[in-house]
Amino acid sequence: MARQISLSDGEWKLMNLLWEKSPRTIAELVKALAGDTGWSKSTIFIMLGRMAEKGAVRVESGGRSKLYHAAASKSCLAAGETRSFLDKVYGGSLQLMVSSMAGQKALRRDDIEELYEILRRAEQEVES
Amino acid sequence: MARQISLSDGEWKLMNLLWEKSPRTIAELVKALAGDTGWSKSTIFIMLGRMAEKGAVRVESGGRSKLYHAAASKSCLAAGETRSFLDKVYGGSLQLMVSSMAGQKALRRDDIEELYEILRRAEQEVES
DNA sequence: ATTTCAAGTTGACATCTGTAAACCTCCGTG
DNA sequence: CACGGAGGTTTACAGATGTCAACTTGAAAT
Repeated sequence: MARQISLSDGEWKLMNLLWEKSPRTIAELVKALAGDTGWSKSTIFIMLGRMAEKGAVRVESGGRSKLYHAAASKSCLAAGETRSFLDKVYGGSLQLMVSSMAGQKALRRDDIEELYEILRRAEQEVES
Repeated sequence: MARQISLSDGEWKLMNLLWEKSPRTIAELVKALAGDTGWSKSTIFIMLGRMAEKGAVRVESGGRSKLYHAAASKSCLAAGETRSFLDKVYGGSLQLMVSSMAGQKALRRDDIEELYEILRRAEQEVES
């Protein structure tokens, strides 16, 4: 059943836009990416087609222009991507990731505060 | 200059082995991956060649068998990979990543404790 | 009805990755 | 010396991804 959907880097860009707002037309996506990737409509069309095959997007062929909807949940795809990233780079350990970032000074004081807060809340929920 | 080296998933597997212990011969790597990917020596040979081009490994052509050394630092590659992963999936925010994982119940009580500890220490160092 | 333009689609490529079969080349051993 | 095996290398390919130019089509505008 629901085979694990996995997206390429470029596909994540498109999906992020669709999660932000669905449905969208290709023209809208072209415009949204103009300053970033600058992909042409054909490029985006092809990518969306592949994503539809994977089940990540749904196409609505209503009126003049087709509408593309995000069909997979972000949390689900993010979870999978996160797992494989952690496995690949940090032996599966979030702890190692965070401590590496800390050692690298990639964390500001307020980032740390926010993380505390997040953990504090998480802790309460876990203990139900 | 030092153009950002980026590794594929498979290349990370090899690099992780080399970081664990360098140098190694192809035969050793074949054995080490036997139970995982099961890659043949040709596969590994080709991959190492590509990695050498990227500057991730260094080859020592001494005696009978070549020796492969990790030539790039793990922390450096991990940092790059981490940045692009966070950008791609969590809009660049570690906070969002952690809170998503928490919401997903991907964090155990003791994971949270460990993270606290890591953050506590990081905080002290940052404020120097 | 004619032009025109946006939207859609096709056909093609180049590159990167994973993957191996097969071939070559020493070196030690009988 | 002939052979077998370990190690090294070449050649090839398939699938995924990024990337269009160019062609088709339908509807709006004149």
